[in-house]
Parts: sequence; structure tokens; C-alpha cells
Amino acid sequence: MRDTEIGSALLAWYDVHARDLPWRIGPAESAAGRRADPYRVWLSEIMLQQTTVAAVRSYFERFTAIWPDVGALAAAEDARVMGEWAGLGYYARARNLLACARAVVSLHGGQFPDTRAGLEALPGIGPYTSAAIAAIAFGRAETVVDGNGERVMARLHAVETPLPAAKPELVALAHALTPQERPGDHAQAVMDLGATVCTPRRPACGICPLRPMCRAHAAGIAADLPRKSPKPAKPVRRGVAYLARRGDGAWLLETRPARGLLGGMLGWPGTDWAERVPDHAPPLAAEWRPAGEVRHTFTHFHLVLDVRAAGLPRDAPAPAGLRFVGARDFDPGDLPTLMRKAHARGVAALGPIDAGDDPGL
DNA sequence: TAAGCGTGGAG
DNA sequence: TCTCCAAGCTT
Repeated sequence: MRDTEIGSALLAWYDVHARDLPWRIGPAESAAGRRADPYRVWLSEIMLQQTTVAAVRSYFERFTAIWPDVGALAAAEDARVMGEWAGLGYYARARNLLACARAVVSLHGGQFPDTRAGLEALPGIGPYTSAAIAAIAFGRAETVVDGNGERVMARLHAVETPLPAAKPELVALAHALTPQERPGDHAQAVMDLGATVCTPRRPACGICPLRPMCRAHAAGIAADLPRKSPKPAKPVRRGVAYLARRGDGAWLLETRPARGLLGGMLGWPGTDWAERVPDHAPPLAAEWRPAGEVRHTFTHFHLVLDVRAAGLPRDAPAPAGLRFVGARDFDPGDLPTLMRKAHARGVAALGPIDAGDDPGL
């Protein structure tokens, strides 16, 4: 009884306060039985994994402009997709995005599966994303629990167990709250509430539609939940990157191995990154000069990258495993952020093309 | 099961 | 400057 009360308060709030997002249809349309495009729901959900709405918006607009449907995306070249994803992070998502699009075309005739199990069998789609797509795009009464849902449930029910241990309990609580009617709107209502009212810091309990039913608020501990187990500190790793530019403006680049950090992305040749800079040699003989340091923080370590730059003759051959990308084809926007920072140092050190370059001229 | 995997904004 | 964090998935 309490759960249905919470559920209807949530939907009533969503009908008035739903965020207007490019991958959504409004609550009025949804209540009238319409559904959002599964392709757009899927694409947005993948982009939104561990990523803010603010960061995703422009990427979503660009992707849907270039690839309006799953068939178009499935036919795209890998490098083009990785280049468009550059800067958004967690690049395994982009690799899985393509694999998923191609699987939808080859295994499902270009239509996304309309069940949670069918969706979860696809690359890059896990428990959260499968439930979200099933509920939002197909009207299935699946329980959708993301970080917002965990936080809202922990507060509503005053769950003091720290995450991630509390996860199963929070999922059970969310399951009890999931309605048969408008499950997609319910899921999005929890997310919107978590994003705009029941926020991680300084929750706006004063305007919360669930305040009368919230046990954490009653106990005065809403802002302290959910509790989280402490995270390990980030070590520092160091490495060297080599930026070589030919007299015609072409840069020496590599495509990184498909797995691992920045996997499948364009980058500069250099050393591995370790506590101590590994013994190494430059990718080719040249007058290497120091171009400064780049500092960058990844999920689990800080990186200090020593950048070195050199100008090369126009006819310099590319070493094995590397290639020159001509000035016309090179776009720093195709690089992950770390490599973009290194590029800026290289340009600063080398100056405009032809000024400090091309010792062979 | 726990670690690996990005980035930019907020406080 | 630094820590925390945002619609998680994979191995």
C-alpha cells in the first residue's frame, strides 16, 4: 500500500517536472501509449553509462545526425565511430556500440529485441541498460536500478548498509515499487528525481514529492545516504610520448590495441605507463626536444606524461605499427582527451608548420 | 569478486 | 588543487 502511494506520487511529479531530453518522448505522449524509438533509447543509455546528461547531449545529437538508425550505424567504419566518440570516455562502450548495432542487424533483422533477456545478450548491454530499454522503449514492467535508483531507495527506506554490498537489497526495494502501468515513465521519474531533487549532495528535500514517505528524511540522515565503502587511493604512473610531425604537416600516430585503456583509439607512440618510466627508445631517430608535461587522471591512476616533439623530413618513412596522418585528415577532435592535451604541447613546441619542421628542406 | 575502464563539472 | 561523482559493463 505504501509502495503504490510512493509510485503514484512519483508519476504525478514526473508528469509536471520531467526533463525535456532529445531521446525522450514527453509524459503526456507516453501516457497516451506512444513509445520512444528503441534505437535512440539504446544509444542514449549507452552514452549515459557513468556519464552526465550535460556531456552526452552534443554527442547524441551528432551521432543521430550522422547515423539516424541502427542500420546506418552498423554500416559505419570503426575508425569513424571511435573518432566521433573521442572525448566521451570509456571507449569500450564505443567498440561494443558498433558490435551491438551489427548484431541487431545480422541477428535480429535490424530490430532491437523487445525483452530484457534478449537485450542483455547483446554487447555492452548489462542488467541496468537491458531493463531500461525494455521498460522505456517497449513498455515492459522491468525493474530499472541505476545510481539514482540506488540513492533514492537507500534514502526512502533508510538503508544504512554501504554500497556496493547494499545493491541486492536496494534492487529488491526498487522491484517492489515497479508498477505494471507506465514502467518506463516510472523508471525515468526515479532518475529525474535523483538527478534534480534527491541529489548526492545537499538533496532538495524541501521540494521532494516523496518527503512524507522518506525514512531517511524523517531520521535526518538523507544527505548521508547512501553510505559507500572507501575507495583505494590513486597511484601516480609516468610515461613518455613522442610527437613527430613531418614537413608537410603529417603527424605520426598509432591505433591503440583494441583492448585495455583507450583501446581502439588514435594516440601517440610512446612508453608504457608505470610507477617508474620504463627503459625505452624513441620510435625513430630525430632531434627530439622536450615539449613539457601533461597531467591527466584516469579512473584508477594519475598519469604524468613527458611529451617530446620532433620535426621530420617530408619523406620520412613510418616505423612498423605506426602511420603518418596527413594534415588534411588529422583532427585533434578524433583523439581521446589525454592525447589531445599532448598534441597541444607538441604544437606549442614545434610551432607552425614549416617554421621549426622539416630539417630536410 | 574485484579490478579495469574516461572525462568534465561541482564543491 | 583535490576529491567526489554521473542513466555500468566486462572479465
